[in-house]
Amino acid sequence: MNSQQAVTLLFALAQEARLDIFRCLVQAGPAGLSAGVISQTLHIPNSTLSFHLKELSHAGMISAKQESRFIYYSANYQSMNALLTYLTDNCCAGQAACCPDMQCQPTKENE
Amino acid sequence: MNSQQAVTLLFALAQEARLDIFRCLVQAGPAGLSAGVISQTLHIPNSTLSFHLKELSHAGMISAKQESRFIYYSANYQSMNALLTYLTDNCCAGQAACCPDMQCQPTKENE
DNA sequence: ACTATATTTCCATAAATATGGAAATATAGC
DNA sequence: GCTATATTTCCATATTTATGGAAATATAGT
Repeated sequence: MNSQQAVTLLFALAQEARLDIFRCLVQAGPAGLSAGVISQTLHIPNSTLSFHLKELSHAGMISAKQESRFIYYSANYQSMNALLTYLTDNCCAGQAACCPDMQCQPTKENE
Repeated sequence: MNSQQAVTLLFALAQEARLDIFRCLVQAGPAGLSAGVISQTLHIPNSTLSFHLKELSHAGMISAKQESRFIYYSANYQSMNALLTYLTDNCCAGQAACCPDMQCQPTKENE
């Protein structure tokens, strides 16, 4: 994970519709949701939704899985964790005192 | 912290120059850096830097403190932690199993 | 092949962001 | 007040991003 990759992920989430979509998928769990369901849930027109899904997908924040006529989108937890790890790793230049309110302790390596 | 606030913070970081600036400040610590030093370090013209500093500042990711002729900018760790907390709080809808690689355990409330 | 449904692409347009030189505005020392 | 330095604002321009209707494409059941 470098600065550019982080920007890509941050940018993907830095838009109301996309953050809503992503959180929707996060809550839906690994099974994901079809584009149609997302469209109905968030009241986003198909073309607009498709645009944002592509953005999220291209950034690697979500994954798509075709199943019959439906395409199920699901959150890419790994990317999210990598982003958190990246931001956290560089937090306070390693001085824990700067981050009194949060202690992130990865249980596994996630490079 | 709501969706809009999160978008504001994410957007502030979702730009190469701004992410670089922010990380620069994070590593510099609470004392911060003057605009001139940042400009020289990252090779960003004054006007461009000023634009990005304003963006970061307006979003609440950094703080400014005038000291004689210099203005020292420093990272706002609280905002960063709040953002991480927000993203983490809603991760996997509370099911830890979705986030095997990261366990964020805030030691204090940070609402 | 035909039909129905799901999703994406096309396209034009609108809106927001980014850039950096030049001028303006602080601030402080003399 | 003058000068030097630090930083910001102004401004025009370039670039990117967002929007959604209509048409195109894909998939599956009959």
